[in-house]
Amino acid sequence: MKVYNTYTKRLEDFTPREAGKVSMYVCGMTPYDSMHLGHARAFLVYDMMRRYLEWRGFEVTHIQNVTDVDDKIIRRAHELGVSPCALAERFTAESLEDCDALGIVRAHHYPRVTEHIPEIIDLIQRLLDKGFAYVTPSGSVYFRVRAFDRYGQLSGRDVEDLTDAQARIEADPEKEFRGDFALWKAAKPGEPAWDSPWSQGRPGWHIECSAMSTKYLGAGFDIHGGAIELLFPHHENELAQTEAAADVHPCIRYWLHCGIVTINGQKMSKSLGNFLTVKEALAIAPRNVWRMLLMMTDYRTPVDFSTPDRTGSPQEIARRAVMAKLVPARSAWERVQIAVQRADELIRETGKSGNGETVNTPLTQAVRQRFIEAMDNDFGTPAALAVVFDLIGEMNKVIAQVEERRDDTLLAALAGARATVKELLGVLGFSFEEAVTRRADLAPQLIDLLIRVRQRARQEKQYALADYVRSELAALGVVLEDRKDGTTWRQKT
RNA sequence: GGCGGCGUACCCAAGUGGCUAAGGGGGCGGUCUGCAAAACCGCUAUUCUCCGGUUCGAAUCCGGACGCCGCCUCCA
Repeated sequence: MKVYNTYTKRLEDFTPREAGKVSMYVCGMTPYDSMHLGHARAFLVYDMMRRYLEWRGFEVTHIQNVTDVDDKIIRRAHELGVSPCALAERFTAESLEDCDALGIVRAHHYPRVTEHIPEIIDLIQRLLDKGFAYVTPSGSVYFRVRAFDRYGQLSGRDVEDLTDAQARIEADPEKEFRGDFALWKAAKPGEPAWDSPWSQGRPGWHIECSAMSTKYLGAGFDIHGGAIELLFPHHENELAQTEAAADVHPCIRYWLHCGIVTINGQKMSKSLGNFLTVKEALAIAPRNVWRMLLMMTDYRTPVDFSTPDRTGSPQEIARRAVMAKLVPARSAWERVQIAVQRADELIRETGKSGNGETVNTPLTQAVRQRFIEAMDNDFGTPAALAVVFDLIGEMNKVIAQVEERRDDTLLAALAGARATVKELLGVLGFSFEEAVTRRADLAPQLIDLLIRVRQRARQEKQYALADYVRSELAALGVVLEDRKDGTTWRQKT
């Protein structure tokens, strides 16, 4: 198996620290507002990786942090007149629900910063003891970037270079060097604060990830995930802290960064307003369609939604752009669903359950092989999907044959193909239960439709047909009642 | 300005030196059908932004140009 490691900028063989086990830390959420599609993509990507690794037999430990104290939370809590703590709590819960709705498997732990203050303080103390950090007069603690000689290697940056951008950074008189960053921030009035040896204050932005990844996964864990936008400064700083404290290199074996979501080439972000929340997205299309959309693109490539029509608010433009790109994904998922449902019907109808049994045929074995090859190449989901679509094409041919003659050999082949499609798409996180639920949701609407059809038959005095509709519904336990103001129905208990 | 990425058909998108440049969507033609839908078959890139170079052989490697994007201390 090969993965693209951002640290080395190369495809590398994936060899976990411990054979058969994978430890994975994913940069999670800062719960200050609702999740949007951009966040969703990142979580969907690592969900896919986890599912695949598990399917390949690895025992995966998946940790995803919750940065529940930070500047944005404090600012937003003040705006809304609630406590930062309550705000974080609310959006953490909401985001987890959104992830559930997207079919993302929950991480094993969601460690929160506020629950790891002692670990963070210990870590900062260790960095101070080793000379990698210093305390300022106001009681803040900064990381001494120049003391860590690998600083800048992950993101390919030279801190000594006084670039235009760096020259623009306002020089903080408390810092020894402009590139140094806060490990501990002395609290300003009205901010949440904890006791520490240096001041009443709170952790800096990056330290939580170092403290919590080390606590739950130990030094030298396997996969560190997150979106590419976090590469600098977040991951660079995190790496420096973790390795400086642990004296281990590498502390993180593979840095796997996913691409961002853009609208007309611009990053989807809260501040630009060009976003769609997860809830809005799921109202537009079911989760499998979003999965399809994202899995059709390599995880590292940006996913761009664009529309030539640039009128309206950023949000309206975003919505239009997203709708346009949804068409192929929707159709693709429909192709899958139609084939699987038809196979289900044929297998059920002929009494060959095929359930649970995986009938291996040369075809499904070859498909499985090609699927693994695709995925082993840095989680190549587009190629993996192509393999599954090939199988669906073959499956459709078998379906056509079975429709001609109910042959046991053909049915076995069909059962095998169906099981394989479900299994492999399941590895990518698609779920087939949705179709069942959606069908159930449809029932009331269908009954209303039948009532309208019967109404038309009655108007045209085709009473035999009208009665046929009523008696057939009655046989299903649906009782029609004609009243002055229209027809109602109830289900017999 | 620095670092990184991208540019493949009408759209999306694989491809990591050598079988006919995957796959999905769309379009067109056909089979099937009372009509549809679905499905199946065929067509839709002699060429990968452009220009050089390396090589027996390049979408792939190297150099350059152009265009787009991300990061450069809020960000998934």
